[in-house]
Amino acid sequence: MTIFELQETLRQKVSETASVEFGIDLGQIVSEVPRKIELGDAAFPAAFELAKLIKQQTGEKKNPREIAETFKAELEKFDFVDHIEVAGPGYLNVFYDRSKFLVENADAQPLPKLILSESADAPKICVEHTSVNPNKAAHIGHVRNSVIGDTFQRILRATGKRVEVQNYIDNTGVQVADVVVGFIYLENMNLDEIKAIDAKLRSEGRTFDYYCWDLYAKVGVAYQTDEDLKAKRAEVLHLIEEGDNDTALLANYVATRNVECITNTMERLSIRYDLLPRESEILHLQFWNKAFEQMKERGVIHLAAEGKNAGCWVMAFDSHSGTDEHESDKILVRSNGTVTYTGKDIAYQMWKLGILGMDFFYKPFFKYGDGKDVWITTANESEHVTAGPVFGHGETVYNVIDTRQSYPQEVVRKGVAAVYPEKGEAASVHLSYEMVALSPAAAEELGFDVGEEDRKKPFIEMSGRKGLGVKADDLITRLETNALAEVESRHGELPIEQKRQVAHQLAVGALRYFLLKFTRTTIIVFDFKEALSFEGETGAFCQYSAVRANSIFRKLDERNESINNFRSKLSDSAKVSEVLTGKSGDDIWSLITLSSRLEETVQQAALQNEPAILAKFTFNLAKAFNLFYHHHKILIEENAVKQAVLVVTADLARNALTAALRTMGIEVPERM
RNA sequence: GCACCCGUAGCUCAGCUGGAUAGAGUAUCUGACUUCGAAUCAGAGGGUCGCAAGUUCGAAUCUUGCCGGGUGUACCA
Repeated sequence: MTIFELQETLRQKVSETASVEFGIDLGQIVSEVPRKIELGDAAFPAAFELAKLIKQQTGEKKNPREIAETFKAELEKFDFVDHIEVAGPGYLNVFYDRSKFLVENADAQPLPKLILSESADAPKICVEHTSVNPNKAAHIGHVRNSVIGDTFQRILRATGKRVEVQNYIDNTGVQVADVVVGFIYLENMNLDEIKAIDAKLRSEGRTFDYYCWDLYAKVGVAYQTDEDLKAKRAEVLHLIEEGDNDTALLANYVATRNVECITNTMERLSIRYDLLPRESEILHLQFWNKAFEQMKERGVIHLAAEGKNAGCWVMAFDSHSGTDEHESDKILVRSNGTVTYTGKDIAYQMWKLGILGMDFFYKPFFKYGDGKDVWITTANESEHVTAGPVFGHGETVYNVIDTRQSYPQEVVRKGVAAVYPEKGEAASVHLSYEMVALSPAAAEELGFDVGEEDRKKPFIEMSGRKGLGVKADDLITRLETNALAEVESRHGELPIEQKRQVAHQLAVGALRYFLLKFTRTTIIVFDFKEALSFEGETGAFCQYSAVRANSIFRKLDERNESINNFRSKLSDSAKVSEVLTGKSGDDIWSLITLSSRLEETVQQAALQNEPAILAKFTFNLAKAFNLFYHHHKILIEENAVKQAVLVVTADLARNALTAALRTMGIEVPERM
């Protein structure tokens, strides 16, 4: 049995004992993992609760410690329980039979179990993340989105869910229009000239998205003084939305190239997608009309006859947030007949859930190195690849979007649920997270003029419009450079290819862990020193533990000593018990139990939509391994049984560690 | 105005549906490489858990009020 199953068995017994011996239904049984190993492996505060209920029901005052004794007698009947201590005012501290547990779990392999658990017939979950406006390079805030989304997607897969990853491309929005305005009116370029610039950048090893980053900022500055230019924005936007004209073609080139650049950036971090749905198709295939029909049929939308919304199609919307509750109608179609962003978003969300009643056409966009296709939407039926996968139709849809979009996301969730109550609000989940901001010092470090007012603030919001932000590729490259220097100093003899590979893995580990260790509600105030660190609570720390564990097994391998051979030495349970006793035994035992908690940790992270839970667990596991590593010298251990216990424990730990890291998208290097 | 988020060690943060002496990392100071790798480990100091009430055997955690900081709240996109 896994440690989670043991706990469940005990919970049931506690519940049963409460009703049989005391005639009381305790409901949900609370159990905890004590912080200190002296307090056992599982603890139940049930006696307190029971004493309270007995007093309420009969007036009789019972001592919790006495009640606990009754539980103790019942729970000790399980053979996996070594003994139970009634502690403090009435805690029930359960100690498992250590040798029995180790022998039974000696070959536990969380790695294949977690990675291959996705089943083909499970209901599909759609996870949308990244969704960077394709008009500039991605910055660190976008990376937080992608890392949270990608890790969450991996967590879901590890719990057996079937997942589709979507990266929404807003290729017809104002942000793209702004850059197009820049190209046409500031740079005076046509499509051919843009292509020429793009080719030139490529030949110089520079990227198109960086060029757009600067141009976008330039346009932002120009708008402040040039009203004519600002007027061009609406004009350009209109042309892009309409499609089938030179401006739209130009915009399409710009957006597509940025999508390619951003996808390359994310690929550096092991972040991939199944599908890129584009706004242009939502427009051209007229998703809104279909949603509009359904909303009218189902009576959730009506034409406002009077008041300030007169002439608009509105949806009744109950909200405690937003403007006055009296004005809770949400406008979906403006009085001029055009649809609002919210309207389009509701239609799109309906598509994701498979309830819109129409679909995109799809074609392959490009292939990753290993041959995996990324698909993109198209409005052109003749381009459609019929043999392709079925997209959308999510049982549940997770939208990874920052917390500033909470209100519009709430509107979409409630709107869709109003049209389709059989799906309900629970099918749409806004996986929100706080922004990554810059400390005033970090902004200055980037060469930015920080004004008087901003300097007093605790942090400054990043802004693509102002060109203020830490670009993802810059940061990754810096991490790789720093890591390479470290690898060079330790393993200068390795071939350069391998050193680069390790440096890359360390950079990915550092960045992903850095963004995952904070809970979603925490604003990350970006700090270069902290983000670039390989020491302390970092990805490198976790990777280092696994690397050291692996090197033990490499040495064992060189000696032709197999793990199975060590496992077979665990048959003498008395001797195994002895090894697992006392202070030295505690170290080993706590590593065993912690390693065995990976699966329940992944479950918990999925249940609470919080990848940080997995990150914290991984760090604690790495720390526990380091402690174990320093206290026990495995290769030179003379006691054969003890050596076997140590080897098996180290194996459990490195498997759990590797699986945990993999679930966060972090690889374990060969050497570091 | 209303809604949501945050306030825990000098700094950056964990702390699950209430549970035992509130924990990490970092910084500071002191130790540990002839060892399976020191990107590591051990130790020390560091706390009115924003404030105040309430709920109860028990509150960092739940409720209410206040204080401080942040974000959002358009027929924009």
